[in-house]
Amino acid sequence: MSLEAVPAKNARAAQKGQQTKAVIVDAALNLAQQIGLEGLSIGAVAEITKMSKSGVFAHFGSREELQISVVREYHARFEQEVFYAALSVARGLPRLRAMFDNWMKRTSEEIDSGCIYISGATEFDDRPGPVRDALVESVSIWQAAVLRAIVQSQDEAHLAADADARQIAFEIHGVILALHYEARFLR
Amino acid sequence: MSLEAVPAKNARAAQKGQQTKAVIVDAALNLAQQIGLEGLSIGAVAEITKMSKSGVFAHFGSREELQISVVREYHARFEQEVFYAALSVARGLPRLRAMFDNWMKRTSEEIDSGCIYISGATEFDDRPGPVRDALVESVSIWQAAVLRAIVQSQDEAHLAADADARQIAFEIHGVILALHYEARFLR
DNA sequence: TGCAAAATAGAACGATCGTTCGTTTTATTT
DNA sequence: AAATAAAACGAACGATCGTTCTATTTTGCA
Repeated sequence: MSLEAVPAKNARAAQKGQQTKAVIVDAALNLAQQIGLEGLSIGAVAEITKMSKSGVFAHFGSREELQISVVREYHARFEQEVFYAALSVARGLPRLRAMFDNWMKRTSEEIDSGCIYISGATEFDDRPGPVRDALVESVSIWQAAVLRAIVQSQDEAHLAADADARQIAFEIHGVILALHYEARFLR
Repeated sequence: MSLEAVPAKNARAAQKGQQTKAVIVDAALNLAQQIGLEGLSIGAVAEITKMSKSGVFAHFGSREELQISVVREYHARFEQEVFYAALSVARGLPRLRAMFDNWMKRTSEEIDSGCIYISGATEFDDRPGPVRDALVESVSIWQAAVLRAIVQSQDEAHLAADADARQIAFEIHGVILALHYEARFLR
């Protein structure tokens, strides 16, 4: 006998819900990459997924929560594609190069979809709140990973030990931003 | 006697109109630098200028025309502050440095207001139309000016003649973008 | 197969937006 | 000062948005 009333929602339950939620987030992410997190509307997502507005809404409880889910999903994909994919390469400069290459490759491919770390930064730089917090958190995690790779390259004597690691990270960031600007805006 | 009926609107007319229009554009620019060109609403501008929505609207005929006016005003100020102010410096590397310094100074000061060349790029990269065209035109003019200053520096033998001028311009752009990103978004 | 719960739909709400229209106030010219 | 044109207002419109509420369908388990 159970001491506490176990709710019906056990480990195997709520399968359909999670499933369609993933579909919604995927559609929302694609849309957000095109028109931005701020332009993301529940009605547009509902139309794409062929659901009702309220049906989409019910999965998140608010538009803000949908936006946060989109940021988290983007973070997961970015991390997988750019960071984890580089972990198989030897630590130090080779791995740093792999990370940079993956990053540039992704940025180049994002000509038609856009990076929400970049568009989100200009959309939420003056708009405090949970969405901005989620964006800052994701970006900070990635920047820390880049910095770590640079320091490791110095530890392995692949890069000059007296170089300013932060400055290197800053310049790498600049290259990516300029690439994104040229490719996506100026074409 | 006049052969054609000259309309009352001669060269001296329409003084008050131009005047308040300038006030509106100034307020709209300040607002757009904070919340972006896309977030710019006629109602908000009306509230700031203490006018009615329709009163503001009448000066432009459409929200889009107001946005374009804002882009042009930003262009004029940017050109004055960053470009013209550097023309007094000797051609070649000194002038290029002055342009870069002015640019960085302006970007640093824009922590609380933002650059619409940057925010506008992410807002309109997937939104064709006259606003985007106005943005691209302004940015292109400025980029051409930077490139010209680099080439002049090579002509004066201040920079290596075999260097890729476009690459230098690209990297300068990257530094500004990264600076803006850090200062305005990550703080 | 039946039943409770989860998932989705549908309609309606208040708010905000750009825009239109008719009127009134203010500027400018005669 | 009277007449005319420009400027500004105020109310209303249709559309869209996020959100709420209730009803219906679908799902998963006994």
